[in-house]
Amino acid sequence: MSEPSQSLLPSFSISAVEQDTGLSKDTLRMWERRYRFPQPGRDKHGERVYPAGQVEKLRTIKRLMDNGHRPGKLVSRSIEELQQFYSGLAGGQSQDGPTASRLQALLDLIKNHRVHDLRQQLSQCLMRQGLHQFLTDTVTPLNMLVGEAWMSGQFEIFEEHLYTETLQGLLRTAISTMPDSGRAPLMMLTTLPTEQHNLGLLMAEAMFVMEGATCISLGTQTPVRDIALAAAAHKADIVAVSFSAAFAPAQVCDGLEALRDRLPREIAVWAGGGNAGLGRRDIPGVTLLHGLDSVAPAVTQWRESHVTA
Amino acid sequence: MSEPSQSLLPSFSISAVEQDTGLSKDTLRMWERRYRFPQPGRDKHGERVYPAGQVEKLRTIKRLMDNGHRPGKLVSRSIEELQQFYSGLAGGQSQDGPTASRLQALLDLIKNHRVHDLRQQLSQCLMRQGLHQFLTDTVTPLNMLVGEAWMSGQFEIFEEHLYTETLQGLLRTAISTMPDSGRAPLMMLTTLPTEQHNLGLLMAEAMFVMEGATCISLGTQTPVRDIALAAAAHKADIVAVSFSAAFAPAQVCDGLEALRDRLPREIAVWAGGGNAGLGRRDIPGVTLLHGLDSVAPAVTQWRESHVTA
DNA sequence: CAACGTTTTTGTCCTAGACAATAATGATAA
DNA sequence: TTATCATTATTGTCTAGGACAAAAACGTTG
Repeated sequence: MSEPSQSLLPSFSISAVEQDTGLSKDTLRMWERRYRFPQPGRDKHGERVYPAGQVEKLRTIKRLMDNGHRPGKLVSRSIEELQQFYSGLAGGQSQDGPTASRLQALLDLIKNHRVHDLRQQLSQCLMRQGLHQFLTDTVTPLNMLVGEAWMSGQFEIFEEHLYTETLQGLLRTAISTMPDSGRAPLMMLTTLPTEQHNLGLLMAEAMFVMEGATCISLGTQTPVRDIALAAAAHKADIVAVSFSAAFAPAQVCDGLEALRDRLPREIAVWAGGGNAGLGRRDIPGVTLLHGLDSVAPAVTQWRESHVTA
Repeated sequence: MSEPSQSLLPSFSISAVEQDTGLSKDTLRMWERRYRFPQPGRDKHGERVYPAGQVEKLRTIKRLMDNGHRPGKLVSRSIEELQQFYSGLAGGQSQDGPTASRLQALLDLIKNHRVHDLRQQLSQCLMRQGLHQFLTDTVTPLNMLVGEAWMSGQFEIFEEHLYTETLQGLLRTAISTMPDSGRAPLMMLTTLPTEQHNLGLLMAEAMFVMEGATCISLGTQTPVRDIALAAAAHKADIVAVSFSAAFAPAQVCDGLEALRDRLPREIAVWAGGGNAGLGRRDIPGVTLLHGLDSVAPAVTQWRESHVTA
């Protein structure tokens, strides 16, 4: 009762903020110097203490940066402005009609924490639409809506977690249901270190398996050296790497180049995902997949240029 | 041909080493100052360039630290000494007889990259032994053996990844096979931020589900605030948190205390996992689970003290 | 409208000092 | 011998401000 400020408005150390927002300590200190935001207090040892409100704003900014914005334009704005900024962005491609209401229904299930129903409804969607359409017409837009809902403060992080977990379970089940075709190409799927989002990878895997490719997933965060070793050990035809929006855009091209360097030329490198840094620089020998719909043509094309002699 | 040193012995920037080893930049610089190891070269801008060999040694040291060793005793030793150091550790509890040879067979499958056979063999083990025995007599010791094999240089990281992925798939399938009992306790499972190991969580979930508990997993890395929100939203009875060896031991107690503070008293907090920092300090209101075998008694005890009125 | 060069923006790295939290050690008492 | 406590050693993280290169944005010219 006597310390409402402590229990209602907890504060964060710089490392807690780093964990929470994904902004490095260096960046946080630099912004403070440059933009005068954030402006943390200090504890008795002179160490930064970030109030909850500023951390929230930082989270929001990070999310917008992940979508391609630059910090200089963001830091000075209020959190309300930022939230509008975002919904303006994603709202542009929202559709109406039955699709929208179906998605809204799913969104409501998440919001009301009806995990069991959510799983069942998603599963039903999957069955009705088939895996391909499910991924393109339900999962992809739903991902955006969930992200948007989070941005505008309607969703908590744990609700996003719950959604991700449910979907992962569903996709894994779906993938393991499809029999291993044993056909070419043999694909190796993973993400680079620091990229911990598995959902995009799973969606890609599902698409590849549906095209009759054989997939081996290394999970997330495999060092480049180990991707190369794994590809060699399994005689993979293609290495596919996924980059979510959260991955540092500047690192994307570096990583892909390093990977390309380490792999023999006969192994193809494919990259995809929602990261803003993907289209930036053209990397010779790396195929960019823009969205799930480009998976099927890519596999077909690969097969055509690799007819078994 | 002309630059063998570059392609055969790649070098790492400090942030690459941070990613690779899990040691922070601050720590790396501090060690250099204090112990004179590592001793990276410098590029033209005066920035640290770590040769591959030193990075390997750092990885090894980190692994030993995760098992409870202190850096001061490790850095001065050669990499060979360190490897022996480790196998001496885990080798102590290796068993002989049929169990050992069964595990060795599985280990060989991993080493030979027979992913498909590995999955099948593990699945067979699961069926033959039942989930409980599978977890305690196969998975747990196999985890240790895999870790040990990695330490002593017999395994590559990607082989560990492959093993983890396979096992995760298997466990998820097993868990989703068991029907939702809907019985109490309602458990919420997750890990704290920075803890990204999902395997321990899945193993725990499997155990809980077998005890007839209802489990909701938030996946890894949920901020304390969101764990509390999620627990409230779902009216959870118990929040269970897993700490792998890789989690910073010093943070374990802090995290658990913060969590305990945020949750109402009627929600229990359980913690488990292979982390060295778990037993250190006693936290009132937090139940420590030492190993998978303590799961069943804990659930039973919880039920006894929460008989439905 | 495209291509090029310039300016601004931005993140990461550097050094070196300070300090608190943890673990290990040794001393004392039961 | 074992338990408790105080002291010392170890160790990681924080701080400050300077430097700089890579990338994006901008403006100019062809």
